Amino acid sequence: MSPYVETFVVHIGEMGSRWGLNRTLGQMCGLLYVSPQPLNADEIADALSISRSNVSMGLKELKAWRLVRPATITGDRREYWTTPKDVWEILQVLAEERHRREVEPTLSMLRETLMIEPTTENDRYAQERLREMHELIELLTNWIGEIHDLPPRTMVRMLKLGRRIQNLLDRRRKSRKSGQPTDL
Amino acid sequence: MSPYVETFVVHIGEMGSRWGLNRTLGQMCGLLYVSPQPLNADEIADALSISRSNVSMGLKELKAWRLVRPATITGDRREYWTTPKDVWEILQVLAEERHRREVEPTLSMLRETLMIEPTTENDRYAQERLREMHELIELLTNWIGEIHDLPPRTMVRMLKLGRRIQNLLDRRRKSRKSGQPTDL
DNA sequence: TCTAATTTTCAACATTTCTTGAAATTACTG
DNA sequence: CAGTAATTTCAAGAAATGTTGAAAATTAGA
Repeated sequence: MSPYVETFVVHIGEMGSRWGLNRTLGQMCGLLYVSPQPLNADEIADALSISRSNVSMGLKELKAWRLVRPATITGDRREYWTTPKDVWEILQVLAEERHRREVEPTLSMLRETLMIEPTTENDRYAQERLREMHELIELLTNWIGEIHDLPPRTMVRMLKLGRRIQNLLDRRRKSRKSGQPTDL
Repeated sequence: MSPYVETFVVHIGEMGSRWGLNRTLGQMCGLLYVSPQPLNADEIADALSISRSNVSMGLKELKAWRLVRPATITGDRREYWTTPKDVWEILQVLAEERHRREVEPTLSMLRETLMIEPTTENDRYAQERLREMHELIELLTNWIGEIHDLPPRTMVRMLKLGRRIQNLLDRRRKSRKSGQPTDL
C-alpha cells in the first residue's frame, strides 16, 4: 500500500469501529474503495497484513452489510471483490443497514411494551415516555422511508435548498390558507 | 425496577452498544428517561445492580454525551440526575455527538489528504475517490447544519410533507424557469 | 478547620470481541 | 473423478473493553 492510500485506509479503519463495523472491516472497505481494480482475498490480506482467514470472515460480514460485491476477472479462478464507487450509494446502504440494526429492534420493543397495561403510577409514567419515543421514531422512520425513494436529482435539489426550505413551506401554507388550488 | 421498566431498560442497554455507548451507559439512560424523578448515583447502582464506581464513570461519560443533567433535590446533599424528557432533544443530541465523533474526524482527514499531491497512477485514482467522498459528506453536513436550526414547527411540517416535497420542488423550478419573481 | 458524607480515580480482574493457523469444505481442471 | 487450488469454519489465544473494590479526593456543614 502506498503511503497515500495507507493514510486513508488506516483512518477509515479507526472510524470503522465507530460506524458499527470494526477496524478490520473498515480497513477492508477503505482499501477496496480506493483500489482501481477489484482485489482478491490474498491481495487484501497482504495489503492489510492480516490473516487470510480474517479476510474471509470480514468479507462474509461485509456481504451482510452489502458493502462489497464480487467481481469476476476473466481467466482467474479466484474471486475478486470491490465496493460500490458511488459515495451516495455507500452512505445509503450504511444508513439502511444501521437503521435495520439500531432502530427497527427498538421500534418492535416499544410496540410490544406499549401493549402491556401498566399497573403502578411509575409504570404509567414510563409508558407515557415510551409512547412519545415511539411516536417520534415512527414519524422519522416514515419520513426517511419516503425520502429514500426520491430520485437522486430531487435529493440534490433538496440538499442545495437547505434552510430555504422554510420559505417554501411558509409560502405553501399561505397559499393553502387562501384557498388557492394546489397540486400538492 | 418493575418488570415493565426492566423490559425497556434491558433493551435500551442492548441497543446502547450499537449506538456508540455501551450496555451500562444505555441502561443508565433508559432508567433515567423513564423515572418520574431524578435519581442519585446509589439509586442507579441499585436499580441496575452495578457497582457505585461504575455509575460514577458512566455518569462522567454521559455528561460528555450531554445525555444526562444534574438536578438538585432540596434538602439532600447528594447529586441527582436525569435525562431530557423530550425525545426530539435526545435524538438531536445523539445525532450531533455522533456527527462530531464519526464524521468530523473523517472530514479533516479527507481535507488533509487531498492536499497531498498523488505521485502514482493508483494514488491519483484514490485521490479522485477521496474527492468525491469529501464533496458529498460536506454537502450533507452543511444541509444537516442548516436544517438543525429550523424551528421545530417547520421541522414537523417538513416531516409530514414527506415525499410530496418533490412536487414542491418541481413547482419551484417551473416558476423560476418561467421568470416569475420568487421569494426564495 | 475538621469531620463525615459523597464522589472520583485507578489498577487488578472479568468479560467480550477479534485474530489466527490448522483442518474441513467447496469448486474447479485435467 | 481424482487432484489441486481456493475458500470457509472453528477452537484456541491475543487484544481490547468493561467492571470492581479500595483508596484518594472533594465537598458541605458543624
